[in-house]
Amino acid sequence: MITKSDLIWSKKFSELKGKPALFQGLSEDALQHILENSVLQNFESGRILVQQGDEPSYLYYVVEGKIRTLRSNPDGDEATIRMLEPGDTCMEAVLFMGGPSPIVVQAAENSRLVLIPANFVKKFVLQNHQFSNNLLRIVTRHYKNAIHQIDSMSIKTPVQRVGYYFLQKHLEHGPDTMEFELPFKKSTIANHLGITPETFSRALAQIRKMGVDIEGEKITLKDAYSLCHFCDLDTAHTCTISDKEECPHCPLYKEACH
Amino acid sequence: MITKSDLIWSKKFSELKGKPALFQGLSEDALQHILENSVLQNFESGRILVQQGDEPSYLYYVVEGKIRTLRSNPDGDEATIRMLEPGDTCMEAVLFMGGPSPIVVQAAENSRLVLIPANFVKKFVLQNHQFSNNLLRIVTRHYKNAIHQIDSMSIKTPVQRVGYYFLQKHLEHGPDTMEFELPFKKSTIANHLGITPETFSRALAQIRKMGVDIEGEKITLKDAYSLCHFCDLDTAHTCTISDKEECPHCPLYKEACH
DNA sequence: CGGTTCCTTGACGCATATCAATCTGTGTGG
DNA sequence: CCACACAGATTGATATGCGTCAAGGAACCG
Repeated sequence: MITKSDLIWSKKFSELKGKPALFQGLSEDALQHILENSVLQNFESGRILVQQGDEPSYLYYVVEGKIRTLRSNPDGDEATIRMLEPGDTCMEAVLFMGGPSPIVVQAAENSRLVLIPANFVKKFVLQNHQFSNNLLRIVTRHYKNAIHQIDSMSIKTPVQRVGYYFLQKHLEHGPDTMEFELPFKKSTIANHLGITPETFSRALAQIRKMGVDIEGEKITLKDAYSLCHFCDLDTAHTCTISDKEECPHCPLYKEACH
Repeated sequence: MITKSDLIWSKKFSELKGKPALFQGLSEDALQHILENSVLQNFESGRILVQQGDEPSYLYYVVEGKIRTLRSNPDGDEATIRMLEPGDTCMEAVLFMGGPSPIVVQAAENSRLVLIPANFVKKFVLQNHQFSNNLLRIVTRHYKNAIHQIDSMSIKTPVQRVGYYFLQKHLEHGPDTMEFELPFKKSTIANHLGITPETFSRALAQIRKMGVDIEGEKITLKDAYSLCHFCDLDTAHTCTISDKEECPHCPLYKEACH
């Protein structure tokens, strides 16, 4: 039997990042109802939860740990699609796509997840508007991230990809904090960005020269504008950095020049 | 004033492809209500409908013509995200992402679209379950396509990308038809696949050697299995080709070997 | 016919993958 | 506590595949 308190930490964690969340704004009753129909389960690092081609049977909510979604081909090459932290969910989109799962779901660390049965989810969206809205917001968010990923891979150089990834993490952690940590090991991030670990490492060397301190997992910015080279128009619109007008690279103010 | 008959052709066209559609399963009244609140408008080829960073104000439904969604950077490089045909829609996802549009919307040909105001859409999803379900299905479909695109760009060689693209088009047109046409000019498709027109052209030369006839926009397969090299596990599950078990390359049956 | 646009083909250079060696940190067992 | 093993990160040397640039061809339209 799962209780609300099992989720407290993961909810807090994800709220910090300002991402749309599955349980956001639900009534006590609704949340209770969902949890009564779900199970809590642990998975050791490396374990495959869903295989490419499987019929999806659960929506997964991450309570603790790290999860990775990816695609792989017969040669063993992998393309990382998403990397999940506590409070994140996966397979919601797949449930509504119809057909088998286009992705593999794998634990990147020892993790604890809530498994909500697919049938329950499909029924519940019809009953609860808040829940169905949450799902719509989550899926559109995934789609937005996918668009950025496509953009990165087809336009940007390795240095730009890493820079943009850092910028996103920086903004997630509050744009006025000068420090953050990489939530995944570097080789995983490299794969997510569509480059090899070696190239990732060389890109880090470049970025160090631009006023970003990198020591292990810890990233420290020399000043608030260190990553502004890597900003784009739509990200700039959501940027809440103080003294934004002072930013020497903000595409919002450059734009006028063209 | 828009009438149902304005849409007939585009609805028929998109139903053929088996894609989830905006107006699917709606009651006469609901459809009427939507159309009363919308406008029909023509756009000449090349015209920009939405700029990156714009606040989204409409959901666009393609009645006639071709539309392209893309991202561009200050250097003028472009990454094509989607290519729309009659019956398709865009900006639905963006409406629910919140914030400015991450993409540009551009007419790839002279086109006629229905513009449904963003505010109306946001109100209407709360009232009409069928409509909100349609949107969820459409957005998840976009997400699925984005996943495949990411996969293509990070794993596959140019030849594989083109082959997989052809396979999808082949399946859309009914897997037992040996012929189909490219719906967009080659340079646009090339950009969508993240390669240059030159590389695309060279990839075509390779594919010709594998039993696929390419003459201008017209693609003719030598036999039903010509494109099976390029299939993947989840696509195989949805494949309805006759004599599927005979296929020499189907990943569904190879899988057992590992 | 010329002009335009798109596609194709060829030659070349560079950037990134690949392969290999070294280094770092972390955990394990004697 | 140290020696060892192992995974991950870094750095260097090499090669290859794609982008770039340039020229030629094909289809279309006035």
